[in-house]
Amino acid sequence: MARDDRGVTPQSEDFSAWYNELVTKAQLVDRGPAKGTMVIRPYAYRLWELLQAELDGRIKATGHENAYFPLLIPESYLRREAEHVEGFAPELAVVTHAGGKELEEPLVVRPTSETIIGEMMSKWISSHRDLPLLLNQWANVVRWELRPRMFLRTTEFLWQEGHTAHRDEADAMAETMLALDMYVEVARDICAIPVVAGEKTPGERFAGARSTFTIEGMMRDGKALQAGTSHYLGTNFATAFDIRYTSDQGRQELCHTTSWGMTTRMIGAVIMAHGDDKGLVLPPNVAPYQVVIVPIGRGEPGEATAGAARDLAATLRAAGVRTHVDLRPQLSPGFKFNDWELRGVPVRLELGPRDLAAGTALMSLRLGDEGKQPLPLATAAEALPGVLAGFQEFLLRRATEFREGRTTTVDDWPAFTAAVTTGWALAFHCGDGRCEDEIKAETAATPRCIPLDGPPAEGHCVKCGSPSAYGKRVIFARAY
RNA sequence: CGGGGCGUAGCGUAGUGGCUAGCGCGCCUGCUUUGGGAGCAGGAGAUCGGGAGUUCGAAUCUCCCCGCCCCGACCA
Repeated sequence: MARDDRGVTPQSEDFSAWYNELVTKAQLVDRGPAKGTMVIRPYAYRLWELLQAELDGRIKATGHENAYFPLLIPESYLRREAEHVEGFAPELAVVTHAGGKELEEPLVVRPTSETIIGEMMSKWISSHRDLPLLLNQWANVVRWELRPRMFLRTTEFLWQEGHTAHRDEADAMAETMLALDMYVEVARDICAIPVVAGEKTPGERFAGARSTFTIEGMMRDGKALQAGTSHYLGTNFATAFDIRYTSDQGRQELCHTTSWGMTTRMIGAVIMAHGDDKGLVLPPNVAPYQVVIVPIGRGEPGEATAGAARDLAATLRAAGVRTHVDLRPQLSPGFKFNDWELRGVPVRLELGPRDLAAGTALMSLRLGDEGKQPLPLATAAEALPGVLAGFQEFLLRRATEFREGRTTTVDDWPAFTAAVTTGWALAFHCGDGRCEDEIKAETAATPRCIPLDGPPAEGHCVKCGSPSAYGKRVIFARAY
């Protein structure tokens, strides 16, 4: 056990240990006092804010409005939709006492807000002219999960939940896909994660949904992570909460509703999709610091480089580059290099007396084998946005190649079991839930989704040999 | 809930009945030092998870309780 405990366990040795050590050592989170709770530290919260801003902008640009609904929901609301309550009952946190007395009706801490928003929708919608009703809220929710994991499955987590009501199925389905597209875009263009969009099989559907769509990303251990979901709820919640409108024909009609969410789990996705043995690798578009400047030198030269670093930072910030100057006096340059690599900063600029004399900074990227390149100070502000964009593209390309390299089209069981030990399998499946369960029991792999863009094809179930369902191949993988 | 493991300073740990609980990192002070995880000196910091018991004596043995982590089942 000679490992230098300043670093993290290598991914190849123990991916799980790597992840757990990293989220702590990179100062993303700390453990909360209650089981499964997580303190999101400033560095991770900034990342969340950046992600949030990108998603919120898209939500608003597509006509949705933000609102806020209560955290506490009467327990009876959950019971109004049978499948919904069945799905969520085991993981509810319930408030039974308040104000020093036992409550007449317990209040659940929201695990999701379909019910309370549905109740409000029924009050707000009366005419077809009120539709569509396009709402979103940014909130925290609580789900008492049996096995918590930082960002991926914490007892309390932050998310955005869209809730919309429409006149008919076609309109609601279009909304469901619109939301899914936003998620694909944010994952791909902001987080540099080339997710696959697809539909969930019935066994993986949201409790109370008619159909559930997902985006699935591949992590660097080959496992899949569900990074966002969009549900077409049919008239299930409209029936339960009496969400009706009078049509232009004067008839009373049930609304068709949708809900869709993306959560702080996305931070976990970024960590596991890009990180390496040195630590985090953050896509510039969500990096709290895109550039870190490390001034080198002490005494008089140190003052000169610190001053130059501040000036450079001001110039870069004016050019829209999130820049941080590491002025911690007690730490050596070498320590800082390792530290910022651990924390995943895309671009590091070293600024020492030699560089200052040459009018340059030494630039190194978090990944890639370019080594350290001199960057002229005079043109750094013009050059860096391009460098960052290039790094962002590089990460997406790398992640795409990784995913493609670990996705295998398989037609027999041995090939299937081999494929899901290192990555994803594209296979035919019969659509039988019991067959899904057997696959899971034997390989730990589950159907992640039926890819939307998968080519039409028919074949025989990779497990039982029955005729394939879904009209195309299904992605199977081990998942978080 | 099943399987495995762990609770000793902020973190990581040593310590299988015996003196004042040891070490590393971190922290504080001073000096020195700064281009890949600096050095020296001094210093602060621990009701050894909690309770009961055995014993002349318990971090160490016994019993009970609590909590946490990892692997599964549940899930974004």
